[in-house]
Amino acid sequence: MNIRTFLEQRVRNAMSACGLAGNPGLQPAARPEFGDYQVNGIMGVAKQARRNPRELAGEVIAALDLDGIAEPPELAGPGFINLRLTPAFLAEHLATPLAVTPAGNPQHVVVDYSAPNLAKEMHVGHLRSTIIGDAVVRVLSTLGHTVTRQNHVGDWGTQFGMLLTHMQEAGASSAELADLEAFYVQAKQRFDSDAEFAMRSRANVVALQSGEVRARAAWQRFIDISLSHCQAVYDRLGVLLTAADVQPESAYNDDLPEVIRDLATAGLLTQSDGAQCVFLDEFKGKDGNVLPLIVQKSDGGYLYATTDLAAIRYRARTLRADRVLYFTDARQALHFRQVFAVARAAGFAPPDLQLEHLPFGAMLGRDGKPFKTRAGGVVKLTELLDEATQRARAIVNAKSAELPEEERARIAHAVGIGAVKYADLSKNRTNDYLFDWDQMLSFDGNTAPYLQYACTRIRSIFRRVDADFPAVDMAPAHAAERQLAMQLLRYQEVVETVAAEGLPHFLCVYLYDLATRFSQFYEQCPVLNAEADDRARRLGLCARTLATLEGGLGLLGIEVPERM
RNA sequence: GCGCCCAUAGCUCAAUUGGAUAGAGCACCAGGCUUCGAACCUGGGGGUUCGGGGUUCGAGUCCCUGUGGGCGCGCCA
Repeated sequence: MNIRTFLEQRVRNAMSACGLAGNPGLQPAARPEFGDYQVNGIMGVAKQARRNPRELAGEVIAALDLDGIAEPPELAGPGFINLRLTPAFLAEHLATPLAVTPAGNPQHVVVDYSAPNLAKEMHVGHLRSTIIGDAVVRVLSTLGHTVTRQNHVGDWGTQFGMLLTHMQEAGASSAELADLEAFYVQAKQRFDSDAEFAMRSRANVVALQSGEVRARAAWQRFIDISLSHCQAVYDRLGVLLTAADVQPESAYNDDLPEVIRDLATAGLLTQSDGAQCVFLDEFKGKDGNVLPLIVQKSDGGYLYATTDLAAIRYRARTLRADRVLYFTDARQALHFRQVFAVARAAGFAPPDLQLEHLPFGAMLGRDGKPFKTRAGGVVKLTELLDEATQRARAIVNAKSAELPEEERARIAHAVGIGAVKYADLSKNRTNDYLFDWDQMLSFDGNTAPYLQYACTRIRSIFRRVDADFPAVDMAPAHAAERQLAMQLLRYQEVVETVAAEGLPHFLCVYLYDLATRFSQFYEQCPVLNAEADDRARRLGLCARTLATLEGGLGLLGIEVPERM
């Protein structure tokens, strides 16, 4: 249950009973003295109604029906209303098993994420889209939305000409294609230095596009190998993407001429310097120039804007999506603004289709510059994950040498991969972020290992419980219990916020706060040695905390080891 | 030239989208294991939220402006 929206509705009812309309502005309390939730909106409403805010807040309080739910509301400051939930209410909701309540308006959501270029190997630039997109997919699914994952991989374009030529002439064996990055570099080098090779490469592009059988077969082979590289990375990362989610650029090839025709029919097309462009007034600058969106090159070729328009058309018409989310880096913000606007204007996207670009910043090294190898090259994702598990392994070996070898390996995987994912997820998506091994693998602070550790402590308690513990009154009897309980009950509202905003760091902050409160509770409240009722109630809190931490980490795609 | 984004403690990040006294971790200082995992917990110092105006009962958050940084903008994706 979303307690926040529940309380908000009660306040809204009270406001309308007083003849007021407006946002109650209900939020979790900023400080413990302010109770559990605070109402901020009365002051704004009072301003509108030209009334005294404190007086008005008093009237709302009088009309507020929270019997059995909250203590008598408190009027504070210039017109805040502070709400404190009753022990009985807390007890009632702690006693029900943890479950995320489905959304009242389930949608069909298409999530476009990861989207590597198959010409090259996956590198750190694909990490954020893959991890963040996957977490949001899990959150949406848990809330009962129908989610279609779409991995819009780049499998088409002129660079495949040189790759095919190089494959046909130099290295067609799987061994040589094992290192796609090196293969690409070799092909590019030949393309740049050998005019004959470049010519054959361009011929290959034409052959490919015209559907010539041998070129298509070679291309398909290359794509298959490249996709298997991607899948290996996805499997190690533990993201949900599979071959079934691949919806490559080439899938839209046949639609591209239709897209152009539709744009022409809608009267949106303008020829400019030989290229077909769409000019929309909303992209007019102060200097009077209008930014074009080029949809067809002067040589007749199509561009990624064309493909993205075709994809929107497909998602609206064939998939009948209600909402489409794009997880790509922030540099593409203008591109998507333009594509969305053109899709609306052309009728590809009906007015009620939500199109959202959810951008993210760059991944920087400790020096604050783009994350690169020492030599200045791109960091392959497989190498990054190797290092993550190696570093985690070293820590596990040092701290838990007594555990069996095979278990330490599993722990190192969970901790290493979890640390990398959590480091990314826990920061506000929209900003650049610093990639720092020592920080993400630390057991202090807002990190995956800290949360995983909290889980193993709770599990350790349950390993010592021999019998089932009886159901008892869950009303908190200690300040630390109450702090923990209140946080537990906020899970639903946080999950819903992540779904609405596409910002998983809200969930991370929540889980870290929960784990911190648990640690405080654990310090202050003995569980196993407590008197019977205390023991049962505290075990109940432990069970609920473990379920919430595991559930939350699960939504982030992070595993929790039994011991560590 | 036009446009977008960013600037919060020494460092890395929050601040629920305009709410009450800007919070965490690291680092620094001082404490806590004969009781459930000390990979933990408790306390302390540390801030002109880049500068300057403005709107508002209330601004880190909105508007204007200056500085510094990043990025995008006709035939790559």
